[in-house]
Amino acid sequence: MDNVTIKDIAKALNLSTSTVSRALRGSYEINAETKRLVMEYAERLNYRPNPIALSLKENRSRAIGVIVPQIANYFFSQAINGIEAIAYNRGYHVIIFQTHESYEREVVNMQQAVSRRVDGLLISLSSETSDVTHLRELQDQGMPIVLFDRVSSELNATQVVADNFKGAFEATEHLIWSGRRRIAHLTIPPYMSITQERLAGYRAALEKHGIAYDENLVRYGTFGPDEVGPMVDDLLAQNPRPDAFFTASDRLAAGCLGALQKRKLRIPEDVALIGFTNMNVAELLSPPMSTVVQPAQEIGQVAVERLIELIERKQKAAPPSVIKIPTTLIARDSTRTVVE
Amino acid sequence: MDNVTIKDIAKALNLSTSTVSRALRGSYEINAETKRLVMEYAERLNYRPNPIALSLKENRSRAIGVIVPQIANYFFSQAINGIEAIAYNRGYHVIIFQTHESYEREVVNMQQAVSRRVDGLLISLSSETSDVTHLRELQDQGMPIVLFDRVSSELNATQVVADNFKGAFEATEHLIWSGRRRIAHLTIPPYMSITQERLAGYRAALEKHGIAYDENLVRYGTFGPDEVGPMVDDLLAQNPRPDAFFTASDRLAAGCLGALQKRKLRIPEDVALIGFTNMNVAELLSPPMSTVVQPAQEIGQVAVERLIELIERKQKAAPPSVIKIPTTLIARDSTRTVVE
DNA sequence: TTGTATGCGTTATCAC
DNA sequence: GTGATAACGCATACAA
Repeated sequence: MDNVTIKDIAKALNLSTSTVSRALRGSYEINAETKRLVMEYAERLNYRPNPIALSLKENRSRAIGVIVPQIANYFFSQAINGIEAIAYNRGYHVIIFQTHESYEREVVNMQQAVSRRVDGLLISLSSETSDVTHLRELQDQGMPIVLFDRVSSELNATQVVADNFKGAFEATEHLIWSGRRRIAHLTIPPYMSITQERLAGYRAALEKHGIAYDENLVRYGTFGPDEVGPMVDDLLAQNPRPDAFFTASDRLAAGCLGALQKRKLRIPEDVALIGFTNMNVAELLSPPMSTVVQPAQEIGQVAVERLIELIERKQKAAPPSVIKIPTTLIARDSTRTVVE
Repeated sequence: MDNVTIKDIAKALNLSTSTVSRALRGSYEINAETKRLVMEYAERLNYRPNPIALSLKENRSRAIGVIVPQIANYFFSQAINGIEAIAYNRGYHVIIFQTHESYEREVVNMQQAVSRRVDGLLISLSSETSDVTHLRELQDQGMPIVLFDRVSSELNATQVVADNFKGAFEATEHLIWSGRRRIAHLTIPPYMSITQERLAGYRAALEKHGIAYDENLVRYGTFGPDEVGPMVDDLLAQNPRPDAFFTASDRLAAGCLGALQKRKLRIPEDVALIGFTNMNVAELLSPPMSTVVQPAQEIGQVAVERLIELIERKQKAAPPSVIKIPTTLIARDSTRTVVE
């Protein structure tokens, strides 16, 4: 890799590096002929400014750190997709870190990102994280931070999330409209922000339609393997049996679907099923499961846009706004009559 | 972000920057007491060497470029997962580029990566790419390149792939052993390396068991939407009807599964189904579909290991080896008796 | 054992 | 208009 530098061009054209630099940047105070000469030669040699030298000079890396629980996950890979698209257009590159749902690794990743001199940080908290002191301290030192999806109100930062409340409300109401009354809710760990919002939406829909909230119908998963089957069994053992399931994640939806099929329950005739998933998973899981689709890509896009804004404005104290991106309900089960 | 530099430490301790630098690097020719002093102070101030300055000095970025068709895809997100884990341990960070299956974007991404001064490149070709001149030229200029999954024998580079031939052979033989004779093969565009290898494995298994190859049973997809249903219909219209489907990708497997279910065909009683997928998708898609699981993560790991080896050895001319990672067959349909 | 000077590639400042 | 110089943070050849 023999990289052309300004110095090479200067030598070849018998100019000084400053002249070449100015010519390349299109400075006004340069002779048109010289400028042309430099430009042409640079073009011919396929000159590209060295971003590392630039970073050193400008004291910024043009890199954005993205910390997520894991990449190999539809939601996050789509979010990263959105982040990547915007970031590249704005001249930033993206460095990805995975916490694997570990608080410790989240802290280490954060330090790594700082060591790498990222210009800003985009974070989706690990499920283990309840204390966000590490982030607050970093923020206090002037690092622009935007949270997305897995957020925390403990932090005075911009937060970009799906409209979990509304999505859960609509999902639950969809089930109610199709005649369901005993709606089970399979969800993720209770202390997470998104869990609470979805649970609130679920309860609000029940309440609106005069259905009593029954905590026995709610189960919390732990991201562990083989946990969904027993949860479903447990719920089905109740009398009366649940007539619908509302699941809060891809894995819970798939697990629940599998468990119900294994028990020879017809969907949606015996039990209705609706899941909080995202577009790709919705494609894979066949009807007749309905889905509330998360705007993963858009969440990523909006989050990175906000972050870049912060970085470039050097606003240290951002107004701690919460941006909610709407979800989309895709109904695939209209077996029973809709009861308004 | 007020970053501590060597200069700060030197000033505070009344030393020269070189002494501090040497002390931090643990040079032998330094007074033990001075060393201790510097170390302690650096620790206290949480000093971290600026990787950008280091990169400029050493003329290397410690960054690896990864070019993939898309991130939001189980195979690639898992591969990236594997890449990321190894790369970070070795002190490299990973910059991801997406081609979205476009040859043009692949070329642009490659140039971007070069502009970013990556130390090496990991590439999985876009489905549009047949000409690899752009990569050959880059390689000739000394850039270490390793191909993975979507490779090309036109390039004199290390290639890391799943053992597509063997996987396809085993999948087909699995179907034959369960009594199937008319095995349809739904696959991806014909000019891709992985397509050809899988097709060859399919044909070899048929041949071994004395079943004539029938090109009417093979269909090529294009990554487009809604294309699988018609393909399946077309195949089912044949007389005699196929009694098994072997699909070459996640999307084809899911599409095929959906299409068969829609047509009320029982799986595996009426039609058997086996897919070339990966672990995550296998989890989502319920039985009774069998799968040949791709070692996505391992492919990524091996590929990045080879690349780092190339980078650090500065071997320009690598022996163009092809590394095949074995697939795993997960049988979920043993309805019919196994016929050895 | 420690300090001085230089260079990596670039741009800003000041001179001419 | 153009050139010389310094600076970004670090490591190292050379001096002392």
